[in-house]
Amino acid sequence: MERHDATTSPFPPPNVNAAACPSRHVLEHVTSRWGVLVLAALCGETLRFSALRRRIEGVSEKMLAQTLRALERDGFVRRVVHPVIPPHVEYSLTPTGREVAERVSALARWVEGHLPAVLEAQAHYDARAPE
Amino acid sequence: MERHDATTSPFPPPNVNAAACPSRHVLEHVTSRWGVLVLAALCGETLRFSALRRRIEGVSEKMLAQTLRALERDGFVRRVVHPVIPPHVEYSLTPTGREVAERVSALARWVEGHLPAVLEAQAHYDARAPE
DNA sequence: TTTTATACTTACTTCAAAGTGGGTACTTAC
DNA sequence: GTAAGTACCCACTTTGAAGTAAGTATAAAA
Repeated sequence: MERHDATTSPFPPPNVNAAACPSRHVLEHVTSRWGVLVLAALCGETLRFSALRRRIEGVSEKMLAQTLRALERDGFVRRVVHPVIPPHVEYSLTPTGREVAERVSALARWVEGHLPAVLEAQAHYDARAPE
Repeated sequence: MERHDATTSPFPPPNVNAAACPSRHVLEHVTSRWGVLVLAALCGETLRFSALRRRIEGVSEKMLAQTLRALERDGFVRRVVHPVIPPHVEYSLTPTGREVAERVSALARWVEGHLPAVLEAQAHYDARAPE
């Protein structure tokens, strides 16, 4: 009745609070500066590289490519290349990717929806703790 | 019947895809390397500074203090100082903080729970795209 | 014919995030 | 009397994340 059977799994259960646990790295990919925005953008929509670039204001080509590669490696993003000229590459979410993306974009939408309250809290904090 | 009334609100609605939108910064606090772990740790539990430090393996005192200050400023974390010696400071979530933290820790738990699948995807990716 | 668009990669640079080590002020335990 | 725990702050250094600019090959549009 163990929650984690040491006979079948000799490793400790994944724990993001453990510095060496690979789950922490995966979480970092997902919550990275551009990773969050890429996942949220692909949530429910297939997009091409340049469409993603236009949608996410401020990403450089380098960072977008790098972010997409990490998410593809983690199995969250599917990359489909149409061998035509000019190049045509489509990015979409895998089933697991959709699960993460839904949570990530729920977070993003929550933040957008509650911005006024946060801004007010910031102003209040700054008012009583100057400089 | 506008979704966003230009008469009463002269500003565009918050959008994390806009580089200059403050919501992007707030999202970055929340999804920052240590911000995620602090919010997840405080989800459902009040903790002291040093308890947090012990729980989140690898945080330096500097980064923990800095992360907590940012989250407090955003109105997500409540800081209660008991003026005794040695110092006793408790950190907990505000009502809004709890809402964010629930989403953040849901994400963290999802990643922990699906680590094996991600690791497998990584191995598969690395196998067909060497070096 | 020059420009634009596509989807990148590579090399180089910059800058902010993060780590390191010190100090503080006081108390309790050893 | 020495060490450890508490909750930090400050200055300095390091590292890695990110920005910049260029190159690639091709075709269609202007």
